[in-house]
Amino acid sequence: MNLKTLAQELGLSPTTVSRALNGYPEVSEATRMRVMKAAEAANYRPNTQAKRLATGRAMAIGHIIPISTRHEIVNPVFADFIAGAGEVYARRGYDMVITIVPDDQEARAYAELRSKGNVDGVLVHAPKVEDHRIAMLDHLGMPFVLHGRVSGIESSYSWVDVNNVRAFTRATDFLLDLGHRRIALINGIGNMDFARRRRRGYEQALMARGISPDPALITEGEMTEAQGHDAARAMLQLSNPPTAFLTASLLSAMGARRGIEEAGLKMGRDISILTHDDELGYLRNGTAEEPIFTATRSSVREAGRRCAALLIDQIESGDRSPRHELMEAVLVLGQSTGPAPTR
Amino acid sequence: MNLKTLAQELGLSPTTVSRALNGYPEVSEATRMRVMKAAEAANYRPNTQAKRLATGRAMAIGHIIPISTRHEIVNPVFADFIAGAGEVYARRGYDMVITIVPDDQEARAYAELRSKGNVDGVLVHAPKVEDHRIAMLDHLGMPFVLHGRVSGIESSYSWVDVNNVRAFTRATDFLLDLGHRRIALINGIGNMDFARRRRRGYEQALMARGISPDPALITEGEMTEAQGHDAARAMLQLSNPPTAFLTASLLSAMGARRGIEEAGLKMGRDISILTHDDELGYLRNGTAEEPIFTATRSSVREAGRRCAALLIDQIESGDRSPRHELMEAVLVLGQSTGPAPTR
DNA sequence: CACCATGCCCAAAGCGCTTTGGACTTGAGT
DNA sequence: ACTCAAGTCCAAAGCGCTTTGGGCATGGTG
Repeated sequence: MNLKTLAQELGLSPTTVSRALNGYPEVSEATRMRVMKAAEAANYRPNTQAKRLATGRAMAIGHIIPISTRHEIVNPVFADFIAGAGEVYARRGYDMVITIVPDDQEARAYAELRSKGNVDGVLVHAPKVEDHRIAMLDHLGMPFVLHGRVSGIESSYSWVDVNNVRAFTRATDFLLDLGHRRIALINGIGNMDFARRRRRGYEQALMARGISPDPALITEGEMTEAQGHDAARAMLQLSNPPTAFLTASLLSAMGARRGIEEAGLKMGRDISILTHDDELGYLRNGTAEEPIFTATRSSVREAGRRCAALLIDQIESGDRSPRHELMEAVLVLGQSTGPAPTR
Repeated sequence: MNLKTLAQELGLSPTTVSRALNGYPEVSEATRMRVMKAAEAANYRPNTQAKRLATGRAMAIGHIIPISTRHEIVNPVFADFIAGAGEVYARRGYDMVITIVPDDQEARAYAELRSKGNVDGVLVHAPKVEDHRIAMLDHLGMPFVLHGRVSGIESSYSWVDVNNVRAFTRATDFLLDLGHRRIALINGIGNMDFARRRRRGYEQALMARGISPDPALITEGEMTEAQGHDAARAMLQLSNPPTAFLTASLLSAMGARRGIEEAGLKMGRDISILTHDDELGYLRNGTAEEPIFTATRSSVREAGRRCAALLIDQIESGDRSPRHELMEAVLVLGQSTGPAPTR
């Protein structure tokens, strides 16, 4: 079923039918009703490709996911972010187009998306400390929103981010207030911008109390259970071990807990753990009422929603002036933290 | 840059340029070369929407992801599956279009995708024991491949699946051979087809040795860390507790391990755990050389690749006869299993 | 009564590509 | 020298929609 035959059946011109369906005023309410009914009955929906060609709008947002050819890691945060963004896309009539690309061809993938014209804009994931994608997208003239920021350049593009510095200073302060002085940081990969910020927050909080960060208590890596475990285990064998761990993800925290318990220690009593929690659907921090870990919590899914909304607003308004949204993490109290043991 | 202007610059007709770029024989090699060079130089790429409209092919595959309005779970397997499928799509020139939809509107979403014509086929996720989507897609005349199967109807559609029955009989046999007689099953949600099959495999193996499955040792639920923990904890308090756990995911296994250790038991010595492992990027079972858990292993990412390849083959060949691909899980030996304790 | 604004509808162009159905040239075959 | 097939290229139609630029009543206004 297409516009033409629908129009014929109604004894109207395609023009009128199109206008009736798209809510233009140049058509009487009576015929609009008639058209709507007929379209409904015929189960008619305008062909996407034709519409796109005619309007010049792709009605689609792109997400480019680089896959490292070396470590086969798929970002665990990705699925939840997508779910959040996808809700908004569906509501506003956009498709979500995902491109998986070897990481050495990422730039090329953006350029292709642009010249082939199959998206109206892109959502950019996981910014690194020095990220060339911003300049590239600017150059391509492609609307985009960054999930995260790039330290140094923050005003020339749109982003949605968590206040990572603040979250980690608060977390560190919280542990300091409990008397902890040897606080370890089990961070994400060092060249990720969010990891850099978290570290900054942690270090600032320490220094504000006159404690200089100990490199032996800082580790970086992919935020997996094994990472948390190995890091905790290693640090607990130091001559001057930490009394608290700050971890960047729930998985790392779970690993750290295992390392702690293997050492015969009890979490929350002998050793504290405070983690960041992205609120992933399949990885809950206990229940809403009873969190297991004390955590700085910020929903990735909500970030996805906001990124999507921001991008669509920008595309539809045509207003290219950058917009920012800074989300604050909440600090939830769980059973994984307690006063520093006095020894 | 579009076809027309490129053709003008070359002093050729759009027809010839199009044919040159698409590899048709009605154009001399000399001009083909000239056209290719010019296209490259101008960074020309045919407009996707126009191409799609003209050819009637969307060059896109749809994935519909229903989001439950009740439990906010996002399938943890999803990201890896997508990554695998996306590799193949990219290689073969297809876009991946993902639609997030409230689960009560899933049927409608398929119908829309069909009538709007924005995909050439769909990949169907997470089949339930009784799944109405097969009949619906058949009725819509939309090519599709199922990741998994629906028990009872297996021949009328295309699917890629793991041999779950076999994996779980082997796993159960392995534990039985080690002397275990009280083997618990911590399974996925009961109305999922894969969970049903795994249970069948488990029960068949037990019954083959004259052991009748004990309902007290079988539990179903979302495969989270908490689920594994709670289930293990509860079962260990039975008067006649299990000596081994069979879990459906690595997260469940991690939870079970925690439950075991909380009970003062040691995994691999006092209690065995054997888990299924989907090989998720962010959740590794130790290293390839040294797995932590003994596991039935089957890569979800590879399943994604195969599903995508199957679907595209089907679409491009026009051959609608169903094809099946059954993947066998391998049994890898970790440190989580040992002989049943003699008491 | 003539005039013009308004309301309602339509014909046709155009979005950027592919593809059908020739047209023209060339060179081999008879 | 004539025919014909092969090799190259092109004009134009068409994919299904939107949108521009009218056309034709109708009814209120001077």
